[in-house]
This record gives sequence, structure tokens and C-alpha cells, in this order.
Amino acid sequence: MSEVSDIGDGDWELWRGFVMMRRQLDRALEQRLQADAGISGPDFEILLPLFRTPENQLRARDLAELLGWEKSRVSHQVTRMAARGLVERRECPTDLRGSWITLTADGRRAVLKASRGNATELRRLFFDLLTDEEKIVLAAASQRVVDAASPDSCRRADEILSGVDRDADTLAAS
Amino acid sequence: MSEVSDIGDGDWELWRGFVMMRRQLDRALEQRLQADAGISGPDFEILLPLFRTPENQLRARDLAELLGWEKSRVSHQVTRMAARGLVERRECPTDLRGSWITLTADGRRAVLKASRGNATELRRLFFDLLTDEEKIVLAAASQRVVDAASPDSCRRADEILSGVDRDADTLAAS
DNA sequence: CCGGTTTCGATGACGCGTCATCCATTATGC
DNA sequence: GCATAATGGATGACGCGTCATCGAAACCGG
Repeated sequence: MSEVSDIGDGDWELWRGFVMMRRQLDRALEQRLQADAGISGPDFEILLPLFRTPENQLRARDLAELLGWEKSRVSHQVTRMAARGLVERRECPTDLRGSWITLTADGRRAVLKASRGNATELRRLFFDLLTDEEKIVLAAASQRVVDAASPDSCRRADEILSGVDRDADTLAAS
Repeated sequence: MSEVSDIGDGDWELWRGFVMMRRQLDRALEQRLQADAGISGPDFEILLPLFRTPENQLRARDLAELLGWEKSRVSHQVTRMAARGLVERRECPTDLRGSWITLTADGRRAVLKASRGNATELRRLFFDLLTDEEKIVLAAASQRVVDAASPDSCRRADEILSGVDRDADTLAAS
């Protein structure tokens, strides 16, 4: 019989810790944003690039690429945020298909209220807990995973997994 | 005007890569599950403990604690899965408030079809990309972050950030 | 036994995220 | 110039996840 799994116990342990870290981190940051500025994480992700850009406005398309979001996600998010007055949609004169997303005064206020707490929390729960060496390791690992998981390499996955879907009776243990 | 925080460029770079890694990883695993067994990540998280348990059934409460989910999340998820025939709800004789969640034959088939590809993808996109040293670093870092973000330490965060004028925020919010 | 409290779980509302679809505009090839 | 594709973006449907609320059953101190 084959192994219980081709993933070792130590690796499962690592994965579990990794998932937990993400969950806790996201939860803490989200709560801080909500308490400080009444906005969500996705709200802040949109607001920050708008705030940093000279004219406080970006094309939806650029926003999508900047954040790695799908276009439809940007559109939905902007719709919700526009309803709350954090951003505004404007037509694009040079490309009539396009639309500019611009920061409103309320949006600017929200960024300012959110930034301090967000940065502090990020430092407290992440950056301050890592040594410089660990940061380098993490950055390198992240890059490798991103490269491996990028659409280009998905075909490779299909090849690897193209065999029979033999039963995986790999789960009875814990 | 471009400075909104005390976090260095290198750290922002790290954070961005980290976020990207999580997104890509989740997306790839999700797609693999969908292609192999027609189920989602949350579906799989529910099915796996049910599969591993001797009687193939668990109390909703235990499922919640096992996964670290809220009870309402379990309830919603089970409702959706029951509608697709992956699990069944049954009344609990010994505690009339409770309910057993049981694995159906379809649910069992789904687990079997999903497990292999999920493990392979996890290895390809994560474990195989990390050296043993990197795994140790990552595990240690994860543990540190989890400890820092655990509910116990949340009060410490409030103290640290208590200098902010949070009163004005609440007034402007609603 | 009885009234308060806690636990179990379902439910509705709402924001998030993806997918499929659609339409208008712009780019491209003949 | 014109047909055809490609792009930018909006929209609806649907699953995911949280929060607040609810009712019912169990627990617990008198």
C-alpha cells in the first residue's frame, strides 16, 4: 500500500500554521481598519493607490492590474464604495470605454484615519516579528510560489495530474 | 505627501509579495478541487474531517471547533452542501438542540476524487518550493504571528493605539 | 422545581469574490 | 473602408463569510 500521504506530518503542521497566520493576520487588520475608519480591507486597498497617485485618480483597468484583481471585482467594489461616497466614477475623455476612479474628500479622510493604525498593526503583527533574514527568506519563497502558480505554469499542473484518478485512501490517519 | 506610514519600501514589497502568494495559492488549489471533484475549498474542509471520523459523522459544534469556524458559517456551508447531496443533517437524540452532519455516498466519492490532486498541487506549489531551512523559518514566523495576533494580545494593540482620536471617528461615521 | 444563563443551531442581511454575459469602443487586417 | 477581433467595463447570479438575532433546549443555583 502506498503511503498515508505524500505530504509529511511536518509539512502538514507547517501548512496549518501558515493558514492560521493568514486568518489571524487578516482578522486583526480588518478589525483595526473598521474601528479606525469604518472601512474594510478591500476598501483600503482601493483607497491607498488612489491616495498615492498625483491626481488622486486611476483608471479602473490600472487599478485592477495594480492590485491583481479581476476587472469585475474592481467594478463591484467601486460601486459599493461610490455608494458610500468614498470614491467617484468619471468618464474618460480619451477612451470612451474607460472610466476614472477618483478619490473623494471622504475617501481621503478615511485613508488618513486608517493608515496609522493599519501600519502600526502591520508592524506589530508582522514586520516587527521577523528578522531581516526571515524577511528575505519569505520574500524569496513568496516569489517562487507566485511564479509557480502563475497562469503560465498551470499547464504543467495539468500534465502532472493527467494520470488516472486513482483512489487516495490516504486519509485515515491523523 | 506620498508618505503615509513608517513602513519601509522593502517591507511593503515583502507584504505585497506575501499577499500575492496567498491569493495565487488559494486560487490554484480551488481550481484543482473544482476540476477534480466539483467542490470548493470550504466543501473539502468539511468533507475531510467527516471522512476521517469512524462513523462519518460529526456534531456541527465539533466541526466548528475543529475548523476554527463560526457556528453560523458551518450552518450555512452545511445547508449548501446538503442541497447538493454531499452531506446530510440528522437530529441528535441525546441533545435535542444539536445536529449530526453525516457524509453521504456522494460526499465520500467527492473526497476521494479531490484528495490526490489537492495534495499534489499543495506539494507542487508550496512544499516542493521550500527548502527545509525555509520551512523551519516559515513555521517559526507563523507561530510568532499567530501568538501575537491571538485574542489575548488584542488589548495590547488597543493600548498601543489608544493615542488616536477615535471619538471623532465614531461621530462622523453614522 | 424554577428562573436565569449558557449552549446549539438556524436564519436573514449584507459585504466580498468569481464567473458568465453583455455592450460599447477601439484596434487590426484585408 | 469595413468586417472582425480585442479591450474596458458593467451587471446579475451565485457561493462564501460575518454579524446580529432568534428559539429551543440544557445547565445551574436557589
